[in-house]
Amino acid sequence: MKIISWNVNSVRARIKNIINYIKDENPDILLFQEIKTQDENFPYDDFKKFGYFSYVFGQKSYNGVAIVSKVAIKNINKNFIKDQSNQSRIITGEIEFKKKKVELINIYVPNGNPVETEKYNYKKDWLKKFVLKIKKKLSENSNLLIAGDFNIIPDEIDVYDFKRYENDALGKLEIRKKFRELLNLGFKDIYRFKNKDKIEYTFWDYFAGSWQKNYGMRIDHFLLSNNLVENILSININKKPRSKEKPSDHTPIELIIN
DNA sequence: ATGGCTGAGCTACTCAGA
Repeated sequence: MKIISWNVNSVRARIKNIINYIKDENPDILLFQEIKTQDENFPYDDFKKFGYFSYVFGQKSYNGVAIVSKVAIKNINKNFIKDQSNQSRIITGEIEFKKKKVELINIYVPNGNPVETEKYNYKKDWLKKFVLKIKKKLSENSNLLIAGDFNIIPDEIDVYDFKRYENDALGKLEIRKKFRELLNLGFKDIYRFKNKDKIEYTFWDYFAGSWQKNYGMRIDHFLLSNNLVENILSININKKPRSKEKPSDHTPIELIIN
């Protein structure tokens, strides 16, 4: 089963790119972030034509997450944590996989810049609530898959120039510690677990020729609870969509489990 | 390099992204 995570930076502006990607890669489940649309304007029919059903937690203009799937998803939840700003940033659902009940947790973590503003506090509070909730969930179900745009650079090798980001909301130690806290609950950062020293990125800024210069960062992640690690077949950052016309600034990360 | 692009909402320009 192929599950992919992609911050599409507007699902409507990106629909042609997304459909072309589906034709090339034929994923079973797509976890989208930053769909930037309300539920009623989501392009359900475009996905239906290819056999996907869409579960949408949208928001006007900003944020928004969705699960688009060929396989049945049960118990969709849009209230995984209480978001004090009422922003649409988490959607969860359950699949049956190899007789395991696996909970998919699709997240779009707040950016948090600039630091020392309410935006940064919001990110810290959000992550604090999220880690607490994940700890509780893990005690109920040992099969958790967390994927999405974490807006966290886990380590120095995960960005083209760490010095530029060590005081940024994506690279500050207290933020990176929240990522480590998650791992310490019993998760693997699957990309890093499979690629100990490899340098690859999932995001490149639109400006200053960042893509051409490979000035990127690895901020989109798949975390699997330890109970699911035996099911990993492969993990891949697919850079092709970032090279196309009118791309998202993020590129998909692809997990295959069996 | 605290914004050099990009998108939404709207129709001039702000807000947000990372």
